[in-house]
Amino acid sequence: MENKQTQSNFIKNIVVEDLKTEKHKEIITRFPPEPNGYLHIGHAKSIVLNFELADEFKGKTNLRFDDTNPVKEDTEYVESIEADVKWLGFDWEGLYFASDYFDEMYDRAVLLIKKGKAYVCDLTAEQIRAYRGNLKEPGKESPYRNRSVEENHELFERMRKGEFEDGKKVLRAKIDMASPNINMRDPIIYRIAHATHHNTGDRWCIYPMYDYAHPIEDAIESITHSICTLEFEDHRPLYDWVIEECEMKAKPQQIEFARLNITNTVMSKRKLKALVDERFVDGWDDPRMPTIAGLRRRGFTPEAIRSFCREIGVSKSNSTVDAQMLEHFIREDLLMKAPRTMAVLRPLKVVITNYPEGQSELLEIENNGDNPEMGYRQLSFSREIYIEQDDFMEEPPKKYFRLFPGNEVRLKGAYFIKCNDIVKDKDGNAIEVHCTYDPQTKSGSGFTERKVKGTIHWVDAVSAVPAEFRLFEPLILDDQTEEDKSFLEQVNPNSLEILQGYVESNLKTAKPQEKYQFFRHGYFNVDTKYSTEEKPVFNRIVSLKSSYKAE
RNA sequence: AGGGGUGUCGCCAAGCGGUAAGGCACCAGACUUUGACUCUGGCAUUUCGUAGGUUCAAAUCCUGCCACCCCUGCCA
Repeated sequence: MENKQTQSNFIKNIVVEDLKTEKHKEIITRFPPEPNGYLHIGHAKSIVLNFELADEFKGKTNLRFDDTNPVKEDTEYVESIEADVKWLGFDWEGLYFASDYFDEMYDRAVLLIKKGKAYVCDLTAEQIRAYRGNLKEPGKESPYRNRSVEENHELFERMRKGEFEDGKKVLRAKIDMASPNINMRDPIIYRIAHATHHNTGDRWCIYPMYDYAHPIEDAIESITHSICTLEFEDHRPLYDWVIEECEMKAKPQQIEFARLNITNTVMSKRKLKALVDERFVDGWDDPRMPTIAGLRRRGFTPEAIRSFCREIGVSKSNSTVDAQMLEHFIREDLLMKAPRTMAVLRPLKVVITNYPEGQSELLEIENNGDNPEMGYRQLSFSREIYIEQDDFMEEPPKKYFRLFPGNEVRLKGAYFIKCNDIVKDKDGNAIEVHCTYDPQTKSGSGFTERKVKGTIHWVDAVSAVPAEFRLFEPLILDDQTEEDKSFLEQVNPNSLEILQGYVESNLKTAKPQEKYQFFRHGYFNVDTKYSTEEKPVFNRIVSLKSSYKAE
């Protein structure tokens, strides 16, 4: 069950206060991705935060594409982002593009020029960097800093008209080259880029920078609380400067929170791209990827992702959430929802020697023992079945409750069987186990004369459907201590294990994205990419917890 | 001449001067036709990075130190 309650956090406290003091009548938030890649679980944290915060206080949330840099962006990404946000279960109030506001941004830039708050600078990129100073020393003023309003206005207009090549001129805010905050040292607010924009085509050849564009976008949409990540804290004075100097009517407040980090995974777009490009994974939607598309293909549900995002909380401290937290929420969500069926991943044949040859019977078994509403299904049982290799040991350790010579176990939903004989190959490995069954122990018969310690799962050998199982381990072995360049060396070479086994005949028609619990194994999802009519492919979403310790 | 942040249980995280919530993980036991689930109990009381100070009372206020993160793109 999804718990929609969110705990207290500092942003919610701000909202509560702002509503109480009537600073705002209604709160409006936004989720503003740049359409230059796929969304991942870190974005989900932001999405859940923004949408649910507004929703809790009867406010609104916009989806806005922050598309101010045409060379990086593409409509392919706007489509996938829209789809992912919807899939996560959210409806936006308005769907906007930063590029919808290019005219107004241009006009506001002209206003800055007229106020003497912006100027056209001819310094090269290298010169600007040199003039900017560094962390310890103040910058130097550009020789172009004191051009007249008229000249600035004319040059900016000519920039817009396309009279200059990329990089020849920029528009800068005139603030303070000696500011201890480097973002305030006359930041560039417009650059020239003769590039085709996914939304505005070739209408513009100058594009606003994030620091200038974002506050204007927020103000135009009357965003009350503009939530972003920690690295923008230093930009807040500039954000406020733009709101003020551009004379925006609305005064949105920027609030920063910590990004999501998860153990044994990487979240940066650059690293995820490297995993795709270097073929460590089979695409952005590989089930091992932390992308929304990857999690979806793995079998995670929107409910589980939302619960996870709520439960990890929101704060300003850099933290790394244990991946087990995510696993917990998908187990919790699927517990009552997923039908519980049987699959044998590493088959070992069992012959029930006292069961008549050629005979078979149908057993009735519940689909989810904890959720009677899910009903029953028929399962065929016959003389030969497959069990898990792990469920048989010739010489078992202490406290091994499964099958071993002389021991009796229950076959889930069927009978007690007792191991009498082992057929081995020439290396001495068991390749077949011979058992006898006791007809009076049939499941549901009410038989109570003997108890058995273990119940194991199985599939009927004649009707079982061959299936492929894909088991995943974390993509990244250790959480990086060293910097970036060595991260590909930390990729887990064994993050994918492919097994060929069997599922019960009922799963012959399993459809992509259907989720099942395989008895005693875990939760699995039918893969959208590799499953075929003949052979289903199951991705293991997460294993079941286990308190069994060998030996 | 630097600036901006953060430090509360193994991992997240509440707490906003009145005497340390919750979740994950873990441990013990009960139950069990999943070694699952569920249930019960245990998991910060010389304790909130640290050293002082203020106060009847401090994780909360003040001061100093320490550690870690972010900032020198015509990216966002």
